[in-house]
Amino acid sequence: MLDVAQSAGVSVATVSAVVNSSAPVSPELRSRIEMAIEQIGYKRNTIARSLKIGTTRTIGLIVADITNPFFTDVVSVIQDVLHRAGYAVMLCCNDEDTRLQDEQIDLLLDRMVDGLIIAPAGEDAHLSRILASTKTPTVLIDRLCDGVESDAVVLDNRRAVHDATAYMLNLGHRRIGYISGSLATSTGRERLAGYRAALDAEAIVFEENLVQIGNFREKDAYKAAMQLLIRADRPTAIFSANNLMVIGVMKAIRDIGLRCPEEISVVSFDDFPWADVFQPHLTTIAQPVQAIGEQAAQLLIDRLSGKEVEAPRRLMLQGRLIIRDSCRPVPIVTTRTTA
Amino acid sequence: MLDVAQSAGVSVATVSAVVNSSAPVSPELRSRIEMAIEQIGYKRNTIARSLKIGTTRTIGLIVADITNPFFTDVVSVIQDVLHRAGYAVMLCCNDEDTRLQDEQIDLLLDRMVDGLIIAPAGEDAHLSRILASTKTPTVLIDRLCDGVESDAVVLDNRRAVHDATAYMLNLGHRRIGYISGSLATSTGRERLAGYRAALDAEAIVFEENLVQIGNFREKDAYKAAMQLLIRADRPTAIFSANNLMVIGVMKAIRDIGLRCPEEISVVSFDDFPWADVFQPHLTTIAQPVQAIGEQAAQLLIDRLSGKEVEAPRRLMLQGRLIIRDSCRPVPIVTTRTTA
DNA sequence: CTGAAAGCGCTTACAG
DNA sequence: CTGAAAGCGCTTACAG
Repeated sequence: MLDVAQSAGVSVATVSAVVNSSAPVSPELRSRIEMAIEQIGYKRNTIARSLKIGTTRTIGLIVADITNPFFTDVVSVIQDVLHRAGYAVMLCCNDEDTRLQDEQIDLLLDRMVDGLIIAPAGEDAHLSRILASTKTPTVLIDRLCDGVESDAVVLDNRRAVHDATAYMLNLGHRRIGYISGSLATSTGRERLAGYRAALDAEAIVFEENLVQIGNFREKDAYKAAMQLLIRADRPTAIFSANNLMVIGVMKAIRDIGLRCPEEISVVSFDDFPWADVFQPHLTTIAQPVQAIGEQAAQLLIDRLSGKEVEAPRRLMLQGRLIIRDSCRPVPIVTTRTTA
Repeated sequence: MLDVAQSAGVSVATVSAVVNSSAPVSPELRSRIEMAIEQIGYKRNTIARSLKIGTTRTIGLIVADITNPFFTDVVSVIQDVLHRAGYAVMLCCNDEDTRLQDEQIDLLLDRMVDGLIIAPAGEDAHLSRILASTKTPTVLIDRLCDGVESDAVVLDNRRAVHDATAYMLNLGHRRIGYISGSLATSTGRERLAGYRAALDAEAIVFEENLVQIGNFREKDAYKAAMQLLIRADRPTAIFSANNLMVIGVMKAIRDIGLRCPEEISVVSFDDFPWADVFQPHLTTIAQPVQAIGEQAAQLLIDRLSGKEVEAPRRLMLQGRLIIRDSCRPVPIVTTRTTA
């Protein structure tokens, strides 16, 4: 900038004024400066600017697993609306590792991001501590976190799974295996609660050993599903609490030599773009990814633009059961409730 | 930092020395300072530091489409090794929009990233101009770009598609539809070249109207596949030049009412994690995503650590044909070459 | 081993 | 409308 100023024979203050259109500058000076900028190839140093004005127009985005299509879609939307609003985004993923996650938050805060959007990896004492000790606006997505009092947009997980389970029960399934995500996450707990509630509503006793805890990842889910499938009294249907795990479930079904949906039914949380093109066409609970991303970004933008928002705002969106072909009525109906 | 210095009764220079372990400090002062830091909750301002030392330890990563599982996997690996090396990464995606891409490069350069990793969206005059005018180390992944002289790691696309096409020919297919990616990308051109070369090798005449240009996206691929399928002399097999497009292809096949692989065969570029769990099990060309990500990151780290690397380095990795079940011998063999 | 001081590149009152 | 000057929070020779 100094170079530009000297080359144009003005002060840096004036150059700054034209670069930022922050003060009126006479046309002749302006054009002289613009030429100098052009000729020198000057680019404003955003770092210096940030130091001075105390804002970076950058926001940090942390998701547990960028390999998960659900997160990917949400990230894509968030990045899009934030970019449109003039923010850059720094993305971090941590493979559900809470220690890594803490590091990433530190790193982002160090770099003075203006705001944070986090899909937290598991329950973490640190998380709430770190977040409590910063005044950087934060919005949580997908999962809530005990002790973290911030804006958030999440799904009504309990209701969504309740509906899906009710649908399965309605097809005559009584023994429904449940592959759960980590119970250290709010989504893990809420989804399981939805399953139990649906069972309760039909007065079906909850069998502890029909639920297996996975970790939202394919591999654990494979093992978990195997546990269910090798039993003599195996379930007639399996519910998978997310999209990655259902892959493991399907692999287990294949390896056991069962056919889906003829011999065993499957329903999964999270929709895939290709769910209705390969066989079996998966019956899933679709999340409104577009809305989740947009609203999370908007919540943050509101905070940053200094709108008067005091209390943390919690947005809860509804999932949608998409019925396709992977869940069929039980082959032989043995009992039938009055419902 | 000033606060800490005052609280500990020392100068900021000394505080800086202990924070960075950049100079010897007497034990007593050190501990006094550390206590002050702890008590005040001081965090070093990385922005100010960057301004002074001229490096941000942040690298910019730009990919055309973060919704594409291939890019996602690569991004995940890159982020991982870069993080381990002490770098943060700023991720941008642009939906194959070259104008947006230019903006993103500017934005990243403005923020003084130390390096750039780019999977370029299409051929772009700007790109080479921008990249030529900066001395920020850059490595290209997946796609090359005319006029851009930088490190790069790409796949041997021509060979990979050649092999896959040869495999199809070997099963008796003579009319192989080809759904191409944009020919404005090196991957689009190279993959098509592989197809033609394989045809040539078997002395099969190349039929212009068997290749339809998609845009690496599902939607265009659907239409493109439809063009092929509604014809009286439709191909017995279709090759899709990437993972997103094959979804469109499969949808078209489904909507036309054809069964794959019984009535029509399909082979696709890029493997899916779930390719062998749903039906039909897709025969694909798998890219070594892990290696691509690691090597791209390493190339950049080498540059940044000031190793003596002069000429741009080009790494070319090999794909691998994974034979599953979506491509079968042609039902009725009408002709047979001597090969 | 410790501190005073300059300077990284910008912005912003404040004079003129 | 324009410029001189202070200052954002740090680092780094340079004295002492």
